[in-house]
Amino acid sequence: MGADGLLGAFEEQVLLAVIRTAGEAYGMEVRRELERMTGRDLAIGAVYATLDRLEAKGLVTSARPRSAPSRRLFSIARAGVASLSATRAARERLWHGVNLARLAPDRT
Amino acid sequence: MGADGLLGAFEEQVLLAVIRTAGEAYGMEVRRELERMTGRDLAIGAVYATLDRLEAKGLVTSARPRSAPSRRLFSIARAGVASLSATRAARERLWHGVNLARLAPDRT
DNA sequence: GCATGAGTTCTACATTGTAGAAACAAGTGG
DNA sequence: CCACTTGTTTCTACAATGTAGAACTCATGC
Repeated sequence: MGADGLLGAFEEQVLLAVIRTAGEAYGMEVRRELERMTGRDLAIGAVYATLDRLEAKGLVTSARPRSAPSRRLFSIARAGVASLSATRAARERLWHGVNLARLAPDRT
Repeated sequence: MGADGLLGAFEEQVLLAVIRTAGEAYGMEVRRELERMTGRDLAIGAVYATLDRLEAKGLVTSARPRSAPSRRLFSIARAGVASLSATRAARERLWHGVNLARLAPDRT
């Protein structure tokens, strides 16, 4: 997360995947969702590292269900929702008025 | 830029700022645009470092105008446009169906 | 009890993001 | 010509994020 409180690209993806899998958002499942949506396969370590960092910042929380104490179930925290929304807003400002189709790029 | 060819968060911002300032996109001006749009002040080194990395990957090009050979004018390359567009498309897939407003976040 | 599958933790490293100081160029008043 | 100022670029260093895969832990079925 930048000095400005906005999310990094992968952090944002992970957060969204946690939301999308709400209720069964444990590491492996988050990874599967990410792979489904992006079409690439990614190392499980990448997911957990990011999840841990997000938790350290208070953007997600994790708990071990009584029924399956060896698993860690993640859920989005208020701050996580706020952060996603700020990230999207900032980006929209930058994109506003940009039209890729109409662009005459350098011939390289 | 991730292993997948998508842009990092800051890379995307810089690329957009280059587009937005097309014609006078030298480092300082790109920084000013970024500061205008995001409201935070950022170190000039951050901008040049990123611009150099983008150039190394062929997403922008730079040239020194005859009239002002001490400046470096950046412009977006075809690959840069493609990369922006792929980045946006991937993100839209992840966001699709997510409604932050309707979200019942963890009470943390 | 041991193989298996699902999940998690750990370690290590590459790439990005951030910061500020140093160096350079051009113009300006003296 | 020189000191000075302003705008710009380059350099160096470091912190945070992104990436990878092996090791380990549990639960389950056999």
